[in-house]
Amino acid sequence: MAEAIESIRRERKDAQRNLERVLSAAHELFAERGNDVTMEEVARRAGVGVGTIYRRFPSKEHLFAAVSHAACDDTRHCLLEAAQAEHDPQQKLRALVLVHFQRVAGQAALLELRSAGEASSHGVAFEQQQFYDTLHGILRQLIAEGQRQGMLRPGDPAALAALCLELLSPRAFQNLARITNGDADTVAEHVIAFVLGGLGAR
Amino acid sequence: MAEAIESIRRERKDAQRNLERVLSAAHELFAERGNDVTMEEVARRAGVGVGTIYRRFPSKEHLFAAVSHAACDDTRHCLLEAAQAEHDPQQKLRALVLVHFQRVAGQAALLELRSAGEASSHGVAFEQQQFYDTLHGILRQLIAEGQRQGMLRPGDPAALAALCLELLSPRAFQNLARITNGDADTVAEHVIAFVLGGLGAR
Amino acid sequence: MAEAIESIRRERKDAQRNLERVLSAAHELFAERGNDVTMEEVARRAGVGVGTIYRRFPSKEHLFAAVSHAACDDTRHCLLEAAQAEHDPQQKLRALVLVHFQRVAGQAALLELRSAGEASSHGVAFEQQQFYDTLHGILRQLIAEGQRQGMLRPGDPAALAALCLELLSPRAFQNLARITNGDADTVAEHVIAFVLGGLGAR
Amino acid sequence: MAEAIESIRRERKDAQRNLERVLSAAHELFAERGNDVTMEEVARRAGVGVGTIYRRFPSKEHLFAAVSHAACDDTRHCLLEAAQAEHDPQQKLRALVLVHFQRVAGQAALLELRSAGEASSHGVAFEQQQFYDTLHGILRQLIAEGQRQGMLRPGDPAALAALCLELLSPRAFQNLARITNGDADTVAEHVIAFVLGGLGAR
DNA sequence: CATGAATGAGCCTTCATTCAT
DNA sequence: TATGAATGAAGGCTCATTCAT
Repeated sequence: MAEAIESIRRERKDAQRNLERVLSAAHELFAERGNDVTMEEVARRAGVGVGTIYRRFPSKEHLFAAVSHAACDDTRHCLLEAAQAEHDPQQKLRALVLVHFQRVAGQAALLELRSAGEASSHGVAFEQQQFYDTLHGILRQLIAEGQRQGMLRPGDPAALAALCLELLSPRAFQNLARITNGDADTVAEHVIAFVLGGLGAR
Repeated sequence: MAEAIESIRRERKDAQRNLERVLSAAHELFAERGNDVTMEEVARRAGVGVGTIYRRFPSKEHLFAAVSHAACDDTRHCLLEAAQAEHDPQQKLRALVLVHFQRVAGQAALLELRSAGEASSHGVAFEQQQFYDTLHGILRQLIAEGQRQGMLRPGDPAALAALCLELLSPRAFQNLARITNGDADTVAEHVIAFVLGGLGAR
Repeated sequence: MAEAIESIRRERKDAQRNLERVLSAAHELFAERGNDVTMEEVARRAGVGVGTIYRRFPSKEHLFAAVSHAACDDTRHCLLEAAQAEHDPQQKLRALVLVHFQRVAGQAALLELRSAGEASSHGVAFEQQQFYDTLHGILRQLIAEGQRQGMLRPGDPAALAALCLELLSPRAFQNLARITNGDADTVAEHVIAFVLGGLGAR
Repeated sequence: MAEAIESIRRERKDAQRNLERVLSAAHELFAERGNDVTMEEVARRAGVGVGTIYRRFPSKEHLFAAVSHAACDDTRHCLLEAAQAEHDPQQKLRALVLVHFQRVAGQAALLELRSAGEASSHGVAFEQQQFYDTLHGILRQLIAEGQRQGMLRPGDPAALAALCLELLSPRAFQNLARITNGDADTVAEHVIAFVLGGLGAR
């Protein structure tokens, strides 16, 4: 009896460990090469068989969604935290951008900022839309707040937030990183300066 | 003799028409759904057999490249023209953005602004890189000029141009169009205002 | 009226010339690269359209057969002539081999010695079988004659002829040419010596 | 544990059996109809899906090569063995030819003797070249040895070996078998006699 | 009659997904 | 429950053949 319980526990642990391995392997691969990764590859990197993946995720789509979810969710928390640590809207924005790019640098393909209308197989899109929406919401509020305080020029906060978000996309990051030959922080400073200007700060 | 020439012409006309159909079908489909379009589909939409496409384009890659080329090249000319019609750097910029978005509105997926480092099958990438490079070049010069005239804040013109380009991408356009519920010109105005702010105009 | 006749004549001449061009183009290409030649290529080399080929030959198969026919037939005559010019069986054999290899050198893929049982699409096979049969017949008689004269060892002439024919195949020629680094005549001498030995000459 | 091993073994056994089926299906089909066999066909004959073949062999080419390899390699060993069992060069040659034809009788299309210069997709060519080279090497040595012992007439051993090899080709075998209506041994005797004559034995 | 553009069946290959062990 | 072998539907591309001009 104790044996049975023991064995169940071990199985659960194994299963848990496998799930983690799969997610982490998928994370690495998807982050690097986006969707053109085969399930075999993920399985191999995770050290499991493809079947094991399919036991947990009904389809590749779902796996990608899960990985994306983890990445977005995690990042979301960091961003909120970073923003909350500041009081001044401008400082919040700075903090946001800095943290965002630090994270984007390592997982570009996963932190895609996909807004509602973009075509995509659903599972992934949903995740990334939520991420977009979260960031958009935060920025909108910051901007509105800044406008109330007279620190930013007037204008539709939603539109302004959307403009800012374009500059926070992984692609923008990568292009700037290449062109300025700089790291995440350098890029962030360029973007912050530009965004503050665009928002008519002060 | 006249007949012979006539018959050649007629053949050519038909062939020409088919070529156009293929290009236009490919244009529509690639514009809508990017690369995940079957050659069969393109053929079907064009009302021809796949062989007909392969007669003109050695591979799917080449077809995409050709379609992309047409779109980019055409747009490039319009932009240069529009910019040359103005003297003031700011006015040039305005003109550029306005024309750009008018065109992007109809062929988003083809006017992709792909910068040098982005992964892609080669044929297409090349076209779109050239497009990126052209725009980047123009903007860099405009910015440098504006800085010399003291109309823009200082800062690496290449980086600033890259920042602007992000806001000129089809995706940025689409997002803004959706959020502001506006047409190309409305979007353009939003972007122009933001960009001028970002560049520290005046 | 005279005009009509004139024009018919011209057409016939043109047609005749086209036929020749097609055959000669096909000859060159098939001789070099065997069956993996496209009809387009043949047409291009002949300076006509593919349709023109299909007017004369119902299929690629038939074209190949015709070309093969011409080559085999022509060679057949040369060989018979060469053999008839000699009286001594051994001299006949020498002459045969020499002439054969001179011709094989230039049109290996067409002078294939295909004996009755070998699989192949029919048109071609038939031609090449006839060629095989002709040579086999000649050799058999020569060998029988030589045996009657006591110049050759006894043994089934048909089998001996078949053995000789293996050494007259284009492939044998090519292999020997490569290995001995020699021309058609050098190869012929090697083969003649070996064959005479194999037949127990003298 | 024992169960796990057992299950692995069972899987392996099945896979093993499928592999064998594939190889044997491929063997049969390639042997019959050379390269113009569809992968579908091979799969169908093997009772598997095409994917199963591609799991083991990266391409049709590789499959053919593998089949060819098996046949050639196996035969190579037999020939070397057979030759080593004899001391006298002539006897070695006899043994060689006898064994060779016994094997060729059953897998003609696979024991192709393809020498270095012949055009072919690479994978296969390589196998068959090695086979050719092995036989050529053995024969050259035998011939040189025979010449040293004064049992064979002088002459370039490489060229003489090449001549012999032509008579050992599957095609030669098939032609002779048909014409003499004989089995492998009968054919072998004909060839041996001829070859010894050609080499000026004694 | 000639032309060569058009056709489309058929081939090789990939990979998400299923399933026997 | 884990494994990874097996499946087979597509997809890109070629080329013999047809047919409108």
